[in-house]
Amino acid sequence: MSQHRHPGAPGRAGAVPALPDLPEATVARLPEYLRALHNLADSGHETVSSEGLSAAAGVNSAKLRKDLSHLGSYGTRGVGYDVALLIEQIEYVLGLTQRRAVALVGVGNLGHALAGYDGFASRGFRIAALLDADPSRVGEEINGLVVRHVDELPVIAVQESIAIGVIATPAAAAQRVADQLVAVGVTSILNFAPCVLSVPEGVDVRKVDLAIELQILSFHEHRKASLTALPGGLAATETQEAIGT
Amino acid sequence: MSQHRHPGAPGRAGAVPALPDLPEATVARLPEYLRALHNLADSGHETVSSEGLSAAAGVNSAKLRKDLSHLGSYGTRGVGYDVALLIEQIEYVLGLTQRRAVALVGVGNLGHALAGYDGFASRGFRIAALLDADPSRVGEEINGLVVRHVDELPVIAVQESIAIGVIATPAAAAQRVADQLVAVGVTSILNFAPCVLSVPEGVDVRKVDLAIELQILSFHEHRKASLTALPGGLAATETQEAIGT
DNA sequence: AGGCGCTTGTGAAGACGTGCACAAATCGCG
DNA sequence: CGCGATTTGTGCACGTCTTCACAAGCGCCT
Repeated sequence: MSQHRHPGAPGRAGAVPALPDLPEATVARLPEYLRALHNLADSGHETVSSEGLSAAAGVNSAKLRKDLSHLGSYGTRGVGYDVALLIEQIEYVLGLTQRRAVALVGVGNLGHALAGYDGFASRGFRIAALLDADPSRVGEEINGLVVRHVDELPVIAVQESIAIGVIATPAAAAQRVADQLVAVGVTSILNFAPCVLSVPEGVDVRKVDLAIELQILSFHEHRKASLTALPGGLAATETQEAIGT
Repeated sequence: MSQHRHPGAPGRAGAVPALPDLPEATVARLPEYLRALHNLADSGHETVSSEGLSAAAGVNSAKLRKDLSHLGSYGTRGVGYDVALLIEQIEYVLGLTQRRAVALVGVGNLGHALAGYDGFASRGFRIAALLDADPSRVGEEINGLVVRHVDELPVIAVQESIAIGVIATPAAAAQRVADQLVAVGVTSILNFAPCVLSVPEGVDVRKVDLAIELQILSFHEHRKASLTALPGGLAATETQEAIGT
């Protein structure tokens, strides 16, 4: 149970495993499977069926099986999936076997919360630097880390080998920060600022906008309200259920 | 410019407008268009072409036109879209003409940040209640609101006519809170807890998991690294660019 | 009034994602 | 050893989303 040598490329020994290029939708679900698997492992399960795991992850079981099949079929027919092995596989594919260093830029309202969020550490990430452009915030200590000025980024990026940047600044500052991150070699950015970032090819940007999620919910509220208010309509018939990410 | 009577259903006067049921993907993009439009309005633009707006929103222009066409074509050929009119239309469709009351449950690390996030108010939402199950947190004042105990939810929900619930509790408490929200009639939930919520039909749940976003980025980092390390490979060819939500 | 350039709205085709339904494979038991 | 119960992995069909390409429409200029 401890000697797995990171499979993935059964053919070439020693060489780079050459990750299968998974469908984007599958990649987006893998972390959810991983979380569910950790829960199962903690409660003592050694194996789990696609039915069981899909329920824990909130998806269709056929979808789960297809997703897992993309990364190479580590299940046993008639039995299910080995929880520990599957965890290892998914963590490998997601690149979580190495603990990645994250730089968090913008220590305002949201930045504070992110800096203190323990979900990052527990999923294999290490907040290696807190940065801000505001001199009055530099020096503050949050969760054992001291806030440094964003202009120190070039030095810090090398020292800590920053792989991922998180932008939690106001929208007006976000593009400048993104440019600075790109300049020091960061190729993955998680953007919480409500704006579109322009980055060179090869840099991945993911955006999280809290207000957008609410607006989407608002639409469905509005729609549900207009349906139930319909005079001759079958009020409260089947509306949508849970929505995917 | 002030007398628009909320179109949407040209046929029936007075009746409920009967929202066109937009594709989910379109709904998810409307808030982004709306943000870009507000920016344009603030900088004095009266009209905007699909090309210009799509650039500001970070999408393909054809996609933008198709999205907008779904809600009824408010553009003028040869000219573009009237910014003010389009804002009004999108806000109507998203149900933002009424300021919706939001209850935020869980005033921990993340909850604090959400309570102070001004992006909610500026997009038409009002945080009407802060709730927590921990008695030691009850009574604390955050941003002008006093934290109350989650058991007061039934009363507060009626008083404030809560439409949307935001869960920012630990995973272990999330399902219980969701049940409580559903019990008082909330039909839209935004869940920040890393777990799957089970809700009755007709209740919409959207999930935001900060760690999942990082894991997706990690996958692409891993993939990019394995590509550039390939010996005979065309290193650093076209990788993906920005990724949609 | 007429023509020209610009922009929207949309048909059609292709890419992508989903879910059913079933064959293949494995285990346990008699 | 064979059989049945169980569960994976996947071919196929369907629906959704994206993108191209272009006709239809609009305003401006002469």
